[in-house]
Order: sequence, then structure tokens, then C-alpha cells
Amino acid sequence: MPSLQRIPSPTLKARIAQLVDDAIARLPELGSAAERRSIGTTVERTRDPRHGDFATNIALRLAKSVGRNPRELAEAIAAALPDDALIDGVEIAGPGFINFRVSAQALREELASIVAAGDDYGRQPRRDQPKILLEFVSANPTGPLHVGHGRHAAFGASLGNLLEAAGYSVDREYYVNDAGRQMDILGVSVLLRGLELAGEALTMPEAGYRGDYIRDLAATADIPRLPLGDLLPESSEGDGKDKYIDALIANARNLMGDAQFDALRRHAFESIRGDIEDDLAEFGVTFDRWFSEQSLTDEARIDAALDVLRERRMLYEKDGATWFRATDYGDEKDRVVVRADGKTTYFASDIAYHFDKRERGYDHLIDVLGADHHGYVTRVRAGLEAMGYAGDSLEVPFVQFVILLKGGVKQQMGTRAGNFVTLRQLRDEVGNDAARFFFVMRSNDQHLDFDLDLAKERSNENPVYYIQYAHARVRSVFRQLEEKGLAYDQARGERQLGRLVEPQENALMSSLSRYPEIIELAANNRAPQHLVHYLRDLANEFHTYYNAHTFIVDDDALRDARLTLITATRIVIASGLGILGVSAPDSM
RNA sequence: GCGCCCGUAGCUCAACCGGAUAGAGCAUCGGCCUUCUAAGCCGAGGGUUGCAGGUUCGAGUCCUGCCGGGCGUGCCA
Repeated sequence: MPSLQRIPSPTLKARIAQLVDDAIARLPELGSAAERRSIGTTVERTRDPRHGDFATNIALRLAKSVGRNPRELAEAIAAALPDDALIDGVEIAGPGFINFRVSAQALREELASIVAAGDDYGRQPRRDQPKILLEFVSANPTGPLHVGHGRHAAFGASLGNLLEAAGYSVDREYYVNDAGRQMDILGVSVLLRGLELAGEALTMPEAGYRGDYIRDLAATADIPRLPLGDLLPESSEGDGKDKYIDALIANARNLMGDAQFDALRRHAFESIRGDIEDDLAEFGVTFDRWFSEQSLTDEARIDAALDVLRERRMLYEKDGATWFRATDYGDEKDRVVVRADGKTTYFASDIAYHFDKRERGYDHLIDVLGADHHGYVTRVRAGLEAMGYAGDSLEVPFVQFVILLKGGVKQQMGTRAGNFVTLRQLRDEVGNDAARFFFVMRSNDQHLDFDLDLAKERSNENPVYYIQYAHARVRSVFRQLEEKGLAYDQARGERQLGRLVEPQENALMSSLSRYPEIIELAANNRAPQHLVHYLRDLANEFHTYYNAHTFIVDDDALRDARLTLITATRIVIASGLGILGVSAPDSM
């Protein structure tokens, strides 16, 4: 459906807020414009229909600063409101709220605009500023994605879609941790499994990767026949598992040579990375860029970033290491960027990476991180500030853990141990739609109990079906229409919207008009679950309407009006589900 | 110890920069299919929003202190 330069009208909420602003501007005794702005005009949807459709508390907020009774103030503001066809009634209520009832005509116009805009309804025009870089998932390429990563993927992807719908310019990026020690550990894990496949008896060290996928990688890798006696370190793991595996890696490099070891490492890494990309793509999650951590080293960006910090006197030497003065920017301690052994730390990469993001022209950075990374934000912001960028240009929504319930029992997960449920397994069991939906239906900063058995049941207990069913029902109505030899006359439907007078019809129209506001709200709050709850409510209103009234009636005008209403409902549901990455089926 | 997040109905969770009588689903109980899909609808019961103070015209929301849970606090990545 081509959208030719459609200029979205402001939301109903924004239009009412404008009327209130206009009214206050006519009352100079209420203070300067600047003072009013600092208070802010707040217009909200009411919770209770008896309070109308919208309400503002502006009189309550202004009362103190102008020293007047809030109700009296509300009366004055209401009297100063410009005449507008949008509003059908205004009343003062409670301690000084001004309640607005939206006119039926305005709702009908909004309904017509949904059908006209189609998929574009609710979307704001694209703004060039600010340019947002959204980084999410960024799971280490040392194994397949598990359900926790799935939550990150679903949340990040939905957030990106929401931000774009709200008009922001967004690029999505996956930071690939392809450098450093963990790649060595991955390589040596594959080596050990390969030797095992060749008949050697050995046990995987605790610090090694023990998942079954390591065996699969080993089966397709070129594994040299190394003598175990030379490969295995003399020290035991009891002396420290980190020390043990480092010695093992050193031995492997000595015996194989760096080139062959790196080739083995690369084989494992590339196959895992490819698998992650495929997995995410099947999940409907794609990225504009896969950013390699190794490239920071290869292109000397870490050194360049450290040079900038050094010039700015933000680095010093102590105990043989190089430290960054993070405490100057509110961190609780200074942080090492170059270790005594000359290697840069992961934090040094992070500084360089985030500096690079800003240098690439992104104004605002969003990193979706696991809740266990919260300690990181202060120091990365410190890095940005030391580089001359605002610390708050980095925003970090945290995603809490997923607790997987199977038979009512919590499943423990760990990449090292390899006993996790993979995202792929989850998708196979519950389907992409249910998985995408479940992952975002709870606030990201809440732990998520993911009940596998429940999600597997293709029953009415699964909320995603409830919404999809509403969409399928609309399609079904139109199939019935066709079978009865009738046709939908959209133009007539739009002319006859005045026929929609049932309470269920008014409720549905009102809910539909909220959609653009929900997009904005969910995007600004980084909260896809607002959209989830909205869609659930909308589906509920549709199902109620469906049960209360027949759409395919003999009265042509009424029938077309109703078909217009349910078409608009279908459009909004399909759009909302699309943002969440969930399909909108034509039949179920 | 210090820092961050979270405590809302039996369970899982909502509640839009503080707003009016705190809402849904599941579960429980009672109704609705000769009519567009019953994967649906309607109704009922269920709450001292962890506790105690404070700010405010107004607090689940903000502040302080407790209690309980999670995470972090590496020259790991």
C-alpha cells in the first residue's frame, strides 16, 4: 500500500493539549509562558468514562503559583477554551479537573483516517534528529542463544520498531565479542572434544564450554592429534580453573602453532555466529550492523581512544597497569584499561566502542543490557564524558532474567554448563508468535516467569491467540460477506459512520483513536508492554462488539458502516502486532 | 558493608513526567452457541499496594528508615 506523503494529524490528546494551551494563553494573569511551560500541561485519557474522554489537571497545578482556588481557575480556563468541533462537552470535576468529551464527529473522522492511512495509521513522520543507535542481544558467540537472549531479542526488536513508528531514526547493532580470552576458551573446548571423538579419554575443564554443540563443532573441525600428556597442564583445576584453562590454551598454541589454533578458533566462532544470525532472522530479529570487537583492535581504535584519554590527562600508571580516572565522573573507583601484562581490558574496548558510536554520528545510544550489567553503566558513561560526550547520551534499559518453568519447576541455565534451553528449542515448541509476545508482555525490568508447558498449550490461556483471533474474525466476516454475494462499499461505509451509535461501537472507536498515543507512550517509555496491553484491551472490545451485534445486516448503510469499523480495528491490530513481531493471521 | 533493581488479588502481572472508586488474565462460582469462528461473550466473589513515617489539595507512584527477594561490587569477558 503506497503512502503518498501522508501527513499524520496530531493525536487527539495533542490536539486537546493545544486547546488548553490556547486557553491559558488568553489568561495572562496565569503567569508567563515560561513559567507555564515549567509546570507543563498534562492531558490524559481518563480511566473512568464518567470523567469524559480526556482530563487535564492544569488548574490544580497552577493553583498554588497564582494563589487561586483550583476549581475557580478551572472554570476560567474552561471558559477561555476556543470553540472546536473536537470537543462535545467540558466540565469541571473533583478538586479542579477539567474533563473533555470528544465529539462523535471527531471520532468518526479519526475512524475514517484509519481506513485511509492503513498501515501508516499511528506512525509519526520520520525525524532526522536525534539519530539513535540501538544495541541489543550482543550475546557472546560462544554458543547458541538461550531463552534469556530471546527476551533481549524480542524486547530490542520491538523497541526498535516502536521508536521508528514514533518517528525516530534508528539503527540496530549487534556487538560481537569476537576478541579475547573467551575465543581461546572456545577454541580449546572444541579441540578437547575433537580429541575425545578421536578416542582420547578426558574431562572438559570447568572453565571450558561443555554444551553438546561443542561436539558438533568438533566433528566438522580439523583437529590435530596432539599428545594429551603435553597438552594437559601439570597443575590441577583445584589451583584455580582460570589458571588451568589459560595454561591449557598456552600448551595448545605451542603444540599447534598460533596459525592452526586461530584457524580452529575461527571455525568455531564463525559457525556459531552464523547460527546466531540465522536463529535471530527466523525470529524476525535483524540488525543493520554486526560490529566486531576485534575490529577495534585491528583498526587501532582502542589505542586511539586511549590516546585521546591520555591527552586529556584521564589516565595514569599504577602497579604496572594503566588506569582511567573514572572517579572523576562519579564512578566508585578508577578502572584499569591496560593490564600489567600489556593487554587492554574489556572496558577499554567498551570505551573505544561507545566513543566510536558517537563518532559515527549517533546522537543517542541505547544499550539493552542484562540486569547483571548494571554496574557497567556508570563507568561507560564516565568514558563517554571523558571523551567529551554527554554521559546521558547513553541510555540503558535493563532486561531482567527469564525464569523458565517446566512442570512448575525452575530450570537452571548456564552457557558453560550447556544445560540451557535454547531459543531455537523454545521457538520450535511454542512458535515464534507466542515467544515474541510472551517476552515483551512483561515490563523488561521485571523477572519473567516463562511457563513452557503453558506456552506450549495452544489454548485460550495463551494471550497472543486472543488478539490474533480478533484479527482472524474480521477476515472471516469478510469471507462470509463474499459467500453471501455481498460486497463492502467502503465509500458508503465512511459516509454512514453516523449509524454507529451502539455503546460497543463508541467504545471501539474511542479505543482505536488511542493507538497513536499508545505508540508514542510505549516508544518514549521504552515499554512495549504498553502496546501489548492496549492490543489486549482493543481485542476485548472487538470480541464484545462481535458478540453483541451482527455486522452483516440487511441494512446496506449500517452494514458498511460496521464493516468500516471492524476494518479499522483489523488495521490497528495488524499494525500493533507487526510492531511486536507477531503475525496477524487471516484465519485460525 | 556499599550500589542498583524489585515487593500490588490465591497465582502471573497492569496502572501513561503524582490524579478521581488500584485494573486485567489464570484459577473459583453462575449464565450465553438453530444466527458473521465458543481460541469468544456477560456476571460474581477476591486488596490495609511488604512495614513505619514524611512531602503534597492528592501517593502504588516522590523522600527517609526498616523487612524480604534478585543482581553487582575483577589487572574476567
